[in-house]
Amino acid sequence: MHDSRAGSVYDTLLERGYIAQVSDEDGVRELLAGTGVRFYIGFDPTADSLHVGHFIQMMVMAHLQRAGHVPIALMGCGTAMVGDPSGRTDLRQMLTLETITHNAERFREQMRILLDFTDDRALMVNNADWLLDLNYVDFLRDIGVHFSVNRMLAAEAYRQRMEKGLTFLEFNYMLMQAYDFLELHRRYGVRLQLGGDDQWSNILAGADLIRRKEQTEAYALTIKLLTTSEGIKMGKTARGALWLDPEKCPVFDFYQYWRNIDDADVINSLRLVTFVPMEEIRGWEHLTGSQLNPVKERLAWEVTAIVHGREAADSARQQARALFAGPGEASDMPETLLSAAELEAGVGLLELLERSGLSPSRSAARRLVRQGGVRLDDEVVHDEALVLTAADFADGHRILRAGKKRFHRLRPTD
RNA sequence: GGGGGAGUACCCAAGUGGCCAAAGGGGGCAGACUGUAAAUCUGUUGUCUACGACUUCGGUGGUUCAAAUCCACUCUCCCCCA
Repeated sequence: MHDSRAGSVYDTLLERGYIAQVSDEDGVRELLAGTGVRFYIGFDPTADSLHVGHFIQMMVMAHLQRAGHVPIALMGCGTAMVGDPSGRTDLRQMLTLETITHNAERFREQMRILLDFTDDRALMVNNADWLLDLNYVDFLRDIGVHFSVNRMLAAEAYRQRMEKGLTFLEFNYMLMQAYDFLELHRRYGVRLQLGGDDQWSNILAGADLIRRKEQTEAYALTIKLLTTSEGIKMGKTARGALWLDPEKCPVFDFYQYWRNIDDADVINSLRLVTFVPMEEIRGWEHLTGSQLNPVKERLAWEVTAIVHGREAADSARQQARALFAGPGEASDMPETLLSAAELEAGVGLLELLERSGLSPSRSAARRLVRQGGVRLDDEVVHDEALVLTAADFADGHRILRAGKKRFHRLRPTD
């Protein structure tokens, strides 16, 4: 870490805007002023890739690790079996243990992009190890006694569910997460749990439990959720969440998401998803309008470099520059190969739009053409019945565009 | 266990026998304007071999020339009482 003097990590987190709520600010600041503090964040493997929401939390872990503390990434294979109802309006789909285990494996790999797990500088544990074999009655007598249903129902996280209904299965989630905290306290001396702001009540429940069972002070700190200046959750793309897995969200799309970010969100994003020093960021705060374009480019490059590596970030940037400057270089963009046989017969434009994924159906492709949203190289195509043959590929490849920002290369096989 | 209510396209939500591929809003997509931004305006938003055809209104089976709309059974959810 270049910009954090010893003992001031907490202030770094504060300054960069990560912190949403803290149970005891002075206590946490003091705790973090030392070194080698073990803290944890839980990640439930409910999908086969992490997304930007998790990424912010990993950034916080990374900041703390660089300041000499020891992050524990908890894989919630046990809790994922139940599903966290916090902030949700409906029941999560129940996942099988196989799916969960598979997802956890993917999480595990992705965690390495930001955290250094060598020599126990960070730990990875799995709550399935202690949750799955619990004895029901023992658990109820040991842990369940400490929970007041009245208090739980009052928790903000459940409020939405009070209207739609809450199953007993999900209602137990809080106890499980609280128990995790206790277990990690016992095993590793953990006294601080971090999490998304929607986890506030779950984390507090754990801190309370530790206080009661171990007479030790434990702390809760939540991290701001990534939202736009309007308070809307960030990280949604046309094709769903902003996944860290390049298979689920191509590097170019990932880069473009940040490159196209709203003016009002640039500075905030730089603080949260990059390691660009605050001094540098402050220098950009007064910029407005199109002056922000280079800053957006920097933002996009920095995040992409962290997640996908410098090389991939360079390539995405170069590609973007080229494409928006002109017809462009078609280096890494997704492509569709056309066989000599089908070019002989001729391939319809609508079919190509569908096959390339630029359009979900032929009907949608037709609409796109009618609205003037389709281009071959730089020319708008109005003829929806257009057929491409080998002759159209005299120069090698063609670039098919849908709208201004979606590109696809068409290339004949050799 | 008893009583009441609801399930409509990506989401919310109209529609209670033909004029319904289904109002309206949100969201998405495209075009204009721009800075690869926002806001605004316009168009569009089931599928297809496309001025027509086909498939949709929780599921199944009926009634009818004709059903999202009526009947039966069934699944799911919500509310009140226990």
